[in-house]
Amino acid sequence: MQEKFAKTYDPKIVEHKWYSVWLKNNIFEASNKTEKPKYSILMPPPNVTGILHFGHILNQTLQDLYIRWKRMKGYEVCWFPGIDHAGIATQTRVEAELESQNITKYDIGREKFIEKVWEWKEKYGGIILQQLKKLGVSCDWSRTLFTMDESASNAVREVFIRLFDEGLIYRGKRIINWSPLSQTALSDEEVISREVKGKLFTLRYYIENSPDYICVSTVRPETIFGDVAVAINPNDNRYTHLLGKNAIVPLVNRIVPIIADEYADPEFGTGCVKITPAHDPNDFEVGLRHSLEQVNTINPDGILNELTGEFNGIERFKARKLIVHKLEEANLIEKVEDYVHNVGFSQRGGEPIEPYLSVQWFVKMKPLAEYALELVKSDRIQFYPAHWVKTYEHWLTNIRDWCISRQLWWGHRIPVYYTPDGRHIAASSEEEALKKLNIPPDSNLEQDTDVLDTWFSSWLWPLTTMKWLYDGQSEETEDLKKFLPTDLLVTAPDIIFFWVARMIMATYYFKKEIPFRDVYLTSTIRDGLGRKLSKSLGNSPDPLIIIDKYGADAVRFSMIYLSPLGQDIKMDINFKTQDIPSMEIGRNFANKLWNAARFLALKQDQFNLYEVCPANEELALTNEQLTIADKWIRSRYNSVLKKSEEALNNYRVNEYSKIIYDFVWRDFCDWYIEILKIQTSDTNTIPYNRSLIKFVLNLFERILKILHPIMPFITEEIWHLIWNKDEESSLSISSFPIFNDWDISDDIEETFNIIQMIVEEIRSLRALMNIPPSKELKVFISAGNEAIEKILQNQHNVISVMSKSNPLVIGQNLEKPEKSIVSVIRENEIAIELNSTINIENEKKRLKSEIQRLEKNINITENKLSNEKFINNAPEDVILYEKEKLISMKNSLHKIKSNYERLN
RNA sequence: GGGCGGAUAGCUCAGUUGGUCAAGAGCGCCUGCCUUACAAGCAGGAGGUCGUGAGUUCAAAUCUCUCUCCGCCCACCA
Repeated sequence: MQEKFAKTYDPKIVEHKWYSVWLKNNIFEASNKTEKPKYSILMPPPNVTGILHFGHILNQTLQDLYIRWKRMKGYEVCWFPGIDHAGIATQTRVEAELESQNITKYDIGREKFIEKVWEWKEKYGGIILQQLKKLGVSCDWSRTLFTMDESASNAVREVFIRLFDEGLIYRGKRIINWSPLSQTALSDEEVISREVKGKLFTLRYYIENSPDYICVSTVRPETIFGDVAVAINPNDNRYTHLLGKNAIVPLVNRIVPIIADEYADPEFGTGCVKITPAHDPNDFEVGLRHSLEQVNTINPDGILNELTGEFNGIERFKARKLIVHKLEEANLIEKVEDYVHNVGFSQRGGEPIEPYLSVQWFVKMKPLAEYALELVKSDRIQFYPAHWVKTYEHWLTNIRDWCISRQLWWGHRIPVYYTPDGRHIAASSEEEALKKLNIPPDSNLEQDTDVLDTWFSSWLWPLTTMKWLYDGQSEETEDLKKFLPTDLLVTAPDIIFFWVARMIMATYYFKKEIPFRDVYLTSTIRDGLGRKLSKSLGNSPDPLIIIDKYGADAVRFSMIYLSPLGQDIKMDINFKTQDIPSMEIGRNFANKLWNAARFLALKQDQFNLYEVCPANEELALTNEQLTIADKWIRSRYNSVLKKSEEALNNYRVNEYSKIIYDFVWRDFCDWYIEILKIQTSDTNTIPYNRSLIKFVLNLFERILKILHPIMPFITEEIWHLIWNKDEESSLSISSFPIFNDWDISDDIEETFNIIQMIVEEIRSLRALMNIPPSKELKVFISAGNEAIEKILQNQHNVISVMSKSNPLVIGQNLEKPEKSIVSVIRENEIAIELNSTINIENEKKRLKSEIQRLEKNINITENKLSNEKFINNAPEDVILYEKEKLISMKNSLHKIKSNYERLN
């Protein structure tokens, strides 16, 4: 035994060993052919550029917890893993690598560049999936999908074509969010707005042929070169006389009309607003209403163009300063105020977005949003926690069209072909395009150069993982039939819009099916100061180091233990040492479990039960042979099992971990194992002892099973060590225990509680009197009634050993020794004989406070019970409980009082 | 401007439909222990007017409203 069970659990070797064994035995692979009911989860595909961070740890552990639990419950379980090609992130990465060799992507051209990206992907991409294995995730690796795989690409292309043909995808010239850094369009969701302290400049626009001027406010004076009008509100009497006249744009000296438009708010600023259709979404709308020219004065890289005269070639923010200076010189600035306003930033590049006028592809969202809204409102898809539904609804009811084209090279190329005469069509290939357009096969077509937004492949994830349209046409696959809809999606709330909502749309639109039933929105993990973990802040510990230090089981357990549904997690992290104290919860617990196993293995050796104890053997003892302690632990075990499954069913994972943690540590280890030592120490009852150990081993195996989904490695290791299992067997594919309701007994638990309270009281009194723990004491327990007396007698040995009471006298109305201290627990009187003299005053004080406590509570309870309304309204069991409590408290009070009087 | 979440022991937080909650855990702190698995442990202990004010109820940490303070999300006012 000794060599098998080290004194301290060391996870490193164990975890590595078991993961390879599991892989070797293919226990994670799912079949779409079985009759078994299925349980499926789609892994949110991490970016191909990604490395493991703590968000993944929580997210993946949650999924694995459910996957393993359901697998043990007999479902055909399939967890679909994959990786996302992550357009911008990956392209940026590879560009940077080329740049270090002084090569730009233009030097090598599109085709060659894409080759380079694939090379990079093969070499460095998807590291994260390897890292995930350290956590023990049990996904079906044979089904791993990369969003750029051929099967997925075929589906993406086909979806584009269908939506195009149905008019849900269109091309349009619009103001979109432009990232000057990545030089591509972005969707609204990829822009985060932040408050920025800036300046509000009020500029003078002179009226043509007049010495008068009007004042116009702007935060972006560098855009004046694109001004094509000045707008006033049609009802603003201050300015209506100017309608029909022209204004002169400062510096440019362009003559522009003064127009009337509701957009100008008389309450804001001067009431006059400059109109720059090419550089502001609102102005763009105004421009359309008034048929104004769109003058683009900024290049895609954020540098001012030739239309800005002397500022040509200057970067936008630098130009702003210079232009302000110039305006000042020309005395064209009325005033400058400090101004706080919102600016959009690129989610990925971090630089301020430029509203940019360009031709892009869009998806019409309204028709799709209607389904998506209804499916969640009607509870066909449920969110946990439910409050996210509001956020979801708000987004969908105010949805705008989705800009899906990206001016990148890495991604799914837009399957649209253009004829020289300006027509275009969506098709899966050039040949098909020619056919569709019905033009001669030798015509020259050009494919659109843009690629699709990464999320345009992600929103098909529920379908592409199951190989829908893998060849561009197959609507049905075995996986789709078996595993769609999936049962659970675990993801971070910040991608509800990006991903969750869109998957619901696509899956329902193309398959008339929901992608998943339940959506679990994970907690955000923060550092000790409440900041989000992020690379740039440097407050993100490396999960692999943490796993190495504490063990995967420990990290899994701790994370689950710390994550209440819908609440953020604050983790104290020591960045110097990479210590996370809260991980000790799991590590210590694993060690506790290990040592309990170690002890049981010892007993197994002692009674030579190693070979003769098949784990599944039925209960080894009859009901009559079981002591109250045995029945108590059995009752506790069953109610713990019942409660933990209830918790899991309601996605209260922290509750599940807490329930079982308390049970294993407090009930099983602190009490039951200690009692077991006592019960099996009698060498005259070997056969009974053997049976009892069998009983406990049987119970322990079930405990391991309940813990397996959250701590797969250590439970597997212990299970194999104790029962000498061969490598092909695994807890992962054993059956999850089923609770026995009839073994749950409140009566037994309450009665056993009294024994616990008595033991604790004796220990407490001992400490109070400064009696060394090693010293045995003479103790008298006068039971409150015959039934209790019988049980206490029965547990005489247990009480005696656990409280170091020897001799221990149990009876009713026992004579108390002259020198003793007394306490009453639920009508049971405990008297400890002392050799030394007793400090009478201290004793009186102690008893007095107990008397006062009881009197106060008796008073409260009496008031309650004499309240007619309480008697009439409260449920019967509550009343009964109060009545019994009152009697018990009164009896206890009586006894304490008489002891108090004895001291006088 | 709209929406959402939070405020419970020194710290981090549990507390399900109001009544077995006369409020719990872990860490930290104090006292004592290497008790035939575990010092990553064992036993005992100190520590809380459950953010404020009101209301509903026989009964409120739990439900309603007010206020205060934190955090997040959404929104085109130059």
